[in-house]
Amino acid sequence: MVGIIEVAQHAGVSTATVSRALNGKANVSARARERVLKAAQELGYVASSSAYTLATGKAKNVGVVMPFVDRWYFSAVLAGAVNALVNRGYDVTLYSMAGGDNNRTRIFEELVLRKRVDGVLTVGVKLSQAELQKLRELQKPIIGIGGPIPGIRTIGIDDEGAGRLATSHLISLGHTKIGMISGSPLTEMDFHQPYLRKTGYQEALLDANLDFDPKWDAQGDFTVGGGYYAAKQMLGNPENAPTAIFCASDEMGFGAIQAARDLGLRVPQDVSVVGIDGHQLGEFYGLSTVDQSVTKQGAKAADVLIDILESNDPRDQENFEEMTFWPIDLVVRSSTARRTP
Amino acid sequence: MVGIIEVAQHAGVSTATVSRALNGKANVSARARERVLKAAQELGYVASSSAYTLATGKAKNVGVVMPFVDRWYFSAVLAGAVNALVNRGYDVTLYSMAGGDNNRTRIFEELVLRKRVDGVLTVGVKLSQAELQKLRELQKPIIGIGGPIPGIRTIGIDDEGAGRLATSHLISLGHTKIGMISGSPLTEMDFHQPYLRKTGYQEALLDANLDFDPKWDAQGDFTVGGGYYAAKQMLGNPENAPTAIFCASDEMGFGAIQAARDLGLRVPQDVSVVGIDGHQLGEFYGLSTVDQSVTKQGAKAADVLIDILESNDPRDQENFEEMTFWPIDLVVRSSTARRTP
DNA sequence: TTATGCACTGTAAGCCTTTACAGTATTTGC
DNA sequence: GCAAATACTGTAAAGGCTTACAGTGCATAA
Repeated sequence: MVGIIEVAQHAGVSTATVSRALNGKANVSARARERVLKAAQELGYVASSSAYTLATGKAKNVGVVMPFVDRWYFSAVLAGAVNALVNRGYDVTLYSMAGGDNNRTRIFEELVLRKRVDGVLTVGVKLSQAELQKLRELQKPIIGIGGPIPGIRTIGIDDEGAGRLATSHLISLGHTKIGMISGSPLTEMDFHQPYLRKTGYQEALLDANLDFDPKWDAQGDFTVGGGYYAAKQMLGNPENAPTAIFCASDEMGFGAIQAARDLGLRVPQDVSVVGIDGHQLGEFYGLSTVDQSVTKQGAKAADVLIDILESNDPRDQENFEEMTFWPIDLVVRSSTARRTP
Repeated sequence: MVGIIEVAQHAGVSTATVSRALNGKANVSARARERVLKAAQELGYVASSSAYTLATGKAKNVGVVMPFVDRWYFSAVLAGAVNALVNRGYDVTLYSMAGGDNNRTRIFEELVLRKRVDGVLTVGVKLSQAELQKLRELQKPIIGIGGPIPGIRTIGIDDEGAGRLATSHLISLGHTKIGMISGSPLTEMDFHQPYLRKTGYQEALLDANLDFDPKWDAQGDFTVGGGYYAAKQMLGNPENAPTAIFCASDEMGFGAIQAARDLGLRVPQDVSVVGIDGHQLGEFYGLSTVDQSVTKQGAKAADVLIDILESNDPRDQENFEEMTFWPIDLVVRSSTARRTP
């Protein structure tokens, strides 16, 4: 396999000059640079990343840690992050902790720590004290996406505000009987979001002096099926069915719309449904939602991380607690309408 | 940061012994091994992966190349692969070529080639000649998932057989007017699958001596919305609407079911719908499908790759063309039923 | 013309492991 | 009890790059 020495010989210069030329450093004559580039091209030379990393201490690689990769939120964040990272010349090493506690322990004990990464992006992870400790010991910049994580920079949305916005939207349409579908996501995940979104919902009701039936607080577990089931119970109840439902995620919203239809209720004439997320399928289902542009959040977090990594100010490298709110955006489609009297 | 020298001093042995003990090699006394393990534990030592790679030539890292990470098929494969790889102590470097040709070129020119990976998994990628060439120059094992790729081992399903199976299922239920929704996926992707699934459909019709209306061959582009639109055109046609539809993917199947309902048709009484995939939501929609257990395919491919990487037989390291078919499985749910006369 | 500075270039050390090889201690066989 | 084999252990080279440092050559200024 062709190394820097072959390139140097081919170009008639030293390895130092080859290195400088290829890395775009100063103090290389135009002539030398040109010859090196040509030689490297001809020989198909690419520097060994391990040697590069060993010599410079930089891996040009970012670790992304998430509970799952095959759920909407996570794959959307990942898409944004991967794209941003590749654009800036970084590789992505992916750590998913699906597959049980064994994997999870291994990731934090061994993998992340192998000095393979320059920085870490954690997505919607609920970290234990020990894990947080491990991560901090890395002494490398970490950015969280999703709920706030103690001691590190985090980017995410104002979940409480999102819940309030979605609910207020329903209130502004004249609805007074507004249900809510939330529920705890899987244990691996961060648990802040459902809680905060629900708080926002309650605040909005309170502000509008609206009553709140305990039956309107349902568990959908953030899946389409869960949303469907919960909505069916709520809307099927002849006693006190709501005329509108706020779902803490779009996927639950899709389920809720389907449930309403299966009960013979028209959306939005009989029931309004609003979600939170900005899922691609929202358009298809006509689901009104609070868009949090997840993919962009992922890209932004990646960009911030790289800015930190490439900053000359050593203070930037340090981790500290800071929550950055990503703007949210109410997208009104055909699943919400004025309450029919 | 603590290195192997500190561990050696702490344990009162040489760095060679530390290395041997930590890597589970022979020729280390129980006493020494124990002391080393203890010292490493106490100091929180983890070997630098770049130094390890430089010295051994092994990166313990596999590259996964896919067009997207945020579409069902790809994230499902990824989930399986990542899990299998982490289980066997490998890291995953993810290369997605969403984001344009620039990224794509960069990936093949620079990133994959940086000797960062021991092997490569490509998922549903349509590779150009030049890219294939680049990949082969790597001289590293490659496994393809999805359509067959010239010159390398590939794992995937018998797409033609899957199309035939799905269609035969409809035929066996007495349907004689069977539509099909397929269509080309995005350009970045491999194009074999739609074509082959369609061939299987046509074969099954031919075998059963069934007619085939050109209007029944629709483009759904492998999205829910596309499936919805295509099904609506097909089923809404008063002239010669089919009584059953074979969709080349589950997501298009979901759209088709919705389209039927929106037209006032009952599924399965008025229209049967069958898909291919084994999407999680299939259960929710009651969609009959040909399950291809995508996540397991990803895991299997990863396992095969690692077996190759860890094989002592140098012939295993070489790439050669070989297609392994993953078994498929007809899952009958509530979207298909005997044709009502 | 000579001194001075500047723009480049090359040599070699260093990054942190693994491992071949040589050496030492311990056991085994007789 | 001694030779030979065995079981460990340590030293040092190698892996492929970057970069500090020490030049070299040339242009400019005096």
